[in-house]
Amino acid sequence: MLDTFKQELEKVKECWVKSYGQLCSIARALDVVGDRWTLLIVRELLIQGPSRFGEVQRGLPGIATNLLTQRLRDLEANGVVTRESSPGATGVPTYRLTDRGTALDGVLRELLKWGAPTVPDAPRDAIFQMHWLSQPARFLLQDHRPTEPAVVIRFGTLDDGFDLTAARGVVAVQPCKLDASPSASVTGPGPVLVALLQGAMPLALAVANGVRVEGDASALDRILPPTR
Amino acid sequence: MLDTFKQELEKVKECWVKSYGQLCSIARALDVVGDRWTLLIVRELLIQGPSRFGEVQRGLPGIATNLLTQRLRDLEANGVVTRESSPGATGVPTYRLTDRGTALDGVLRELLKWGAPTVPDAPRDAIFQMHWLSQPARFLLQDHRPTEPAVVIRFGTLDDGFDLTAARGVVAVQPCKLDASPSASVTGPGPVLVALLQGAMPLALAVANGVRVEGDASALDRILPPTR
DNA sequence: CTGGATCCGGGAAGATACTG
DNA sequence: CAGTATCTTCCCGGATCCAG
Repeated sequence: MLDTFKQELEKVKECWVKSYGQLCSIARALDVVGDRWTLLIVRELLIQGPSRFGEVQRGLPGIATNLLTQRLRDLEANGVVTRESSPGATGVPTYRLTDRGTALDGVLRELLKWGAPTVPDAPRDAIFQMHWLSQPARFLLQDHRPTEPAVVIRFGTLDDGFDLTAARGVVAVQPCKLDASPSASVTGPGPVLVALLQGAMPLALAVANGVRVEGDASALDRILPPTR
Repeated sequence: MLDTFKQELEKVKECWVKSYGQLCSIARALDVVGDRWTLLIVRELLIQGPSRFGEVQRGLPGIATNLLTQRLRDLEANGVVTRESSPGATGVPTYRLTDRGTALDGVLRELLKWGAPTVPDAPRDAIFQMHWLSQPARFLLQDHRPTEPAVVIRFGTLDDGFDLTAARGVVAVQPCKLDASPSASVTGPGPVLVALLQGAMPLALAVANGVRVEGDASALDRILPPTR
């Protein structure tokens, strides 16, 4: 009898998602994406595109595997991500944002714009991954020479990075493509790159501080903001 | 000796805010406003303006007092709110958003837009407070008759509500003003009002479902979206 | 009575070992 | 590689108590 009671309790707990219980759009949104790590998981899937478990995990240093599992299940249950067994009958799952998940883009953009000023104040030992920069690049940079032919600038490496395309006045980013042939390639320490993209440091100074540019360095001027 | 060690540990923990430790704007923002309740506290201060502890608490049913205290302290430490002893030497604190706090407006707007479609699916026992509707009103409604003289519509009561002003094509909201003389006054059950403002229910049907309009009901047509 | 501080139980987060 | 199982730690939530 105690067992049946415990089972009952388990089933209740299973269905009972922690909710603010408010009839309010903001609270409803936070019911779904307000938990710790959740929006960062969405960030990873938005940047990297459809990803496997381990790929998501690599972009979230410090997350516990069980927690990542749970969050992905919750997001799946809420229609934010789908979990597909990849083709080839290997049965390896791939996680992909649904349209509903992609719609969180605006939320991430506003968080990014709000958080950007505080990035330089981050602790010195904060971890840096190049692909995280793709969103600031997307939202904060512009193509200052819209009439010139398109250029592709690679930030980072195939391992961890992104390709930025400036064309017709628009800046776009995407995961590194093997078949892309970047006009320029940029690597360097995180804090310096952040300062560079935020216009807090001119390119020459950034290079003096460890940023390496290979290829057509002038392509960078096309998208970098004026130094403040 | 053990005591001194414990004291040391306490001091470290005091300064150590839980952080994702990532050099990323989004993660930095979530370091500050990613904790449970935090953004809802900001919502309350944004809607109600400078408020006392109890006023904030009333807008957050279920929050523990100690947690509200802690969150307000954290927000203060992060420059999002200020805590002032109210004039009159009573020493009663008033909490107010700083400019940095007000800048979270965009984040709340995007969360609201993302969460809005799920509000009708909220549990039946979800709590409703009228002033929460002021943000959807602000972000989702428009003034369809910009050339006519301004109107003020009161939603709810002085206790819990807001005044909506439609003028020159712009919709604005503010806490209920004692000296305001609304053209119309609206009250009713939460779910019906939500449907009404989202354009999911025409006004006549809303009235049939418990919405009460006093004064110039035609003023409502001016701002309500077309029924989908 | 408002604005908190303190204490405690339960549950979520975090770390790690283990398995198909 | 993609999780599951397990254990620990710590935060959240509720009640109670205290001060002005």
